[in-house]
Amino acid sequence: MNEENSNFFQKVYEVAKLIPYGRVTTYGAIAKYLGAARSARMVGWAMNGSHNMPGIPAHRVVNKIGLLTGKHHFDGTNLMQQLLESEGIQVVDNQIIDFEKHFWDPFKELS
DNA sequence: CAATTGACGATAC
DNA sequence: GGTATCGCCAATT
Repeated sequence: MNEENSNFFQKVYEVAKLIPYGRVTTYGAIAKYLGAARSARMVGWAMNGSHNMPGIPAHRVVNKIGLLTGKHHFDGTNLMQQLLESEGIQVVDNQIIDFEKHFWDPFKELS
């Protein structure tokens, strides 16, 4: 049962869906988990298509420093921040407080 | 069809 | 230690 789909994007969607409530992860972490550590940009690009994919909590995916770089792609201006705060994550100035504390590592959790 | 951009990250300087 | 540049690969222009 090897679901090694060549669909890099599809895998990104699957991992994104696995992000638990109140947790966040990074593009690089997902990319690395998929075997494309240096293709963090592709994860972000894949997320771009997540708008057509229901159930993709893209607001739980931020860059490595815990900055809400993708908030501009959401419907509103601060929708992403509100969603995160709604899950118990403190966000100030587009940056997640205690980011590493809320960081969800696919290696550690999915391993 | 070639060049540019893009929700990033790491390395070089 | 901060700035600059390259690498990734796909999509848009």
